[in-house]
Amino acid sequence: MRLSHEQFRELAAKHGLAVTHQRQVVYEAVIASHGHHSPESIYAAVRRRIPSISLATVYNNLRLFIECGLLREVSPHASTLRVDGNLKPHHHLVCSRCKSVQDIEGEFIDFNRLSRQLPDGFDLTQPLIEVFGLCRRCRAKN
Amino acid sequence: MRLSHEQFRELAAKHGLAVTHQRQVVYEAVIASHGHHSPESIYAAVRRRIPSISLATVYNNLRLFIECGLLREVSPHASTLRVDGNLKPHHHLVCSRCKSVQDIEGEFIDFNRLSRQLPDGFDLTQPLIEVFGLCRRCRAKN
DNA sequence: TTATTGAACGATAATCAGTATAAAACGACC
DNA sequence: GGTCGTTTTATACTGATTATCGTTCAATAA
Repeated sequence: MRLSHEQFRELAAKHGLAVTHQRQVVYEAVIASHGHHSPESIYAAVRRRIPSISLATVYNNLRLFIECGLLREVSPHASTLRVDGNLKPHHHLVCSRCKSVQDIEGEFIDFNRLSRQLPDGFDLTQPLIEVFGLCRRCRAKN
Repeated sequence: MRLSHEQFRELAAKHGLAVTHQRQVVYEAVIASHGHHSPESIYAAVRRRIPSISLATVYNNLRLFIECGLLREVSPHASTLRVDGNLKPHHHLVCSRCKSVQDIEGEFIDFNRLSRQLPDGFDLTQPLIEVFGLCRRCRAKN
């Protein structure tokens, strides 16, 4: 883990984050194993190295890392369920920051190429694509 | 709302759902106005017609409708936050049912076409695409 | 039309993820 | 060593969703 150690120090410096032991261990826990981790699973991993760490610290630092761009949030999700009665084919444009959703139309997916990349057995019969970015309002907030 | 009235009876029959007054009103509330609705906002709308309805009934029926395919869930989201330490450009393949996430590579997006459809000011500098479908395991479960 | 029965509803308690708060610990700087 | 701002910790709290359970209703058959 020497690599991520150094890597984290650099990233932290770049973003003006203090380098604390907890922060470093949380970061390393996330990138040590590839995949998509929940706060609970990260907490479990970090506790093997810092048994006294608090779950709140894990949450605090994950949020911080996401804000700084050290980590990405998978499927940025609003705090509440959203349903859509529009069953016609369409896609969504989601703001990663404020989680607002707009409909978007158009044929911008190359399904031939996509299906070549699909793992065996994945079923795309009613494809729904969500494209994440920053909406105008959040972009203006810098 | 006569149209959605009949439409709902048909859909319900097709999916073996009992037609209750509550169910009908919840369904109509969702499709009456386009957009992406939260359970709370649907609850508020439905209460104007059935003041005694329970929030649990709204939740129950929304879940039922999503399972039957009468409605779509926007950004199908795991119940918990997921973070990703992989900052290299890649996209995600998400199972709408079990919410599992796999990485997927490849140039299957036509960014020229996509950007023509983008509303003014939407910022796509680090585009992340999520493609929803059914993973093999969930598909096998029928 | 009525009787029966399993499904749906309503009220509310429980759960679970995530956040807020405040006190204690840390660490950089003087 | 003392001071001050930041971070961590413990824990209380919030808000969304689900579970429970007694009551009511819709579908079906007589």
